[in-house]
This record gives sequence, structure tokens and C-alpha cells, in this order.
Amino acid sequence: MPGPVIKLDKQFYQGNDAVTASRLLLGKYLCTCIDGVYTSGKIVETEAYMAPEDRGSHAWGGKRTPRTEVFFMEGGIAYVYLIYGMYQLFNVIVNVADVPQAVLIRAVEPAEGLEVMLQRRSLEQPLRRLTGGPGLLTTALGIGIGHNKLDLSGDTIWIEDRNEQLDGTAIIASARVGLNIDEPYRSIPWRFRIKDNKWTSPAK
DNA sequence: ACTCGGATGGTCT
DNA sequence: GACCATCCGAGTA
Repeated sequence: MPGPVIKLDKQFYQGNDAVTASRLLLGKYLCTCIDGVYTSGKIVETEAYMAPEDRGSHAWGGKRTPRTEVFFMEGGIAYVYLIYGMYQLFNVIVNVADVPQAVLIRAVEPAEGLEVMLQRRSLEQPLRRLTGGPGLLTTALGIGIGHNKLDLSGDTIWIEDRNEQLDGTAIIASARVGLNIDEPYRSIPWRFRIKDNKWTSPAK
């Protein structure tokens, strides 16, 4: 018998480090209600950013700037930023205040609101590029820079546990994507994805 | 199947 | 002014 649907709360976000949360978020549902329009997707790929030690993180070394201040808030809020001038990437800040950790959501599998997502992505068919990539899923779900620092316990963007079973052996861990940094952080396997899922992002 | 380059703008030195 | 936690279309095969 399936259990109840539970919205992830402060307990979850503040009670896990980024690596643990990255694994636990696989199989959960990222949901948005933007301008009254509901869409959702099952999280199938994540990456952990473990500042202050992690050189791959924007908050590496505990660096505080206008952009990184969000990292030092309590877990359970959104960090959304612009990359390459055109893509908006969605992260979840986790762990307690002043421990600057985040989980990047890299891919979701479309769940509800398919027509709206297709429209937002200007696609006719649900191809992998509908939601298979960090800059794509935000477009499909209607997430943007304006949602930076948004509290995920509200009713605009949130994550649900629908109590679906996820076998631990079905998780693939590998090196994170696109980081030009020194070892060991270049190669640490902090990218996680559900094995054999067609919606995971194309990058190696 | 793959490799390559262009688009585009905030952030930090 | 260099660097990006990216994506897509064009070219080659």
C-alpha cells in the first residue's frame, strides 16, 4: 500500500548534508504552481555542492558575496542563478545555517502538466530535451531567477515524497559535470542519477 | 554516432 | 575582461 504524499520540510532540508540529500531527492517530485499553473516532475539526477571545502561550489572557502549569501541561510530555500547568459539553474540549499551546501537538480522526468511544459519549451513531443538538463527543467517547470531565495515550504515551489520505493543499487554515482577545478574535487562522485532513466541529462 | 562553435549576461578580479 | 554547475544546430561519418 502506498503511503501518504508528504511535502519535504525543514526537518529534511536542515537535517541532511548535500550528498545525503542528493541521494534522497532522487525519486521525489519537484512541483511548481506558477501563476496558478501546476506542473511537476520526478527528480532523476542531482549534484551535491559541499562548501566550504568543495572548490566546485560558488561558496567555496566560505566566500560571502551578494550572490552567495543565500548559501548561508537555513536549508529549505531555493538558489536559482543564471549561467552562460541564458540558462537558469535550480538548487536547493540544505543543512543548517552557516553551512553553505546545496543540491543542483539536473534532470526530472515529466509528471503532471505535460502540455504546459511542452508549450514552455516550444516542443511538440516529449523528447529528452523537454526536462533532461538543468537549464531545461527550469524552463519546463517555470522556474526563474525571481525564485532565488524562495522558501520551499510555501506553495509556489516545493518537493514531495510520494513514497515510491527506490532501490539504492539503482543509483549511479559519477563525477560532476563541467567543473574546471583541481583534484580531488574534480573527480569526486557527487553526481547522482537513477540508473537507465531516459530523462537524465546527456552530458558525460 | 560524434565534435565543434555560437549565443548571451551576471559575477568577480 | 575572463570565466562559467549549458544547450542547440551544423557539420562530419
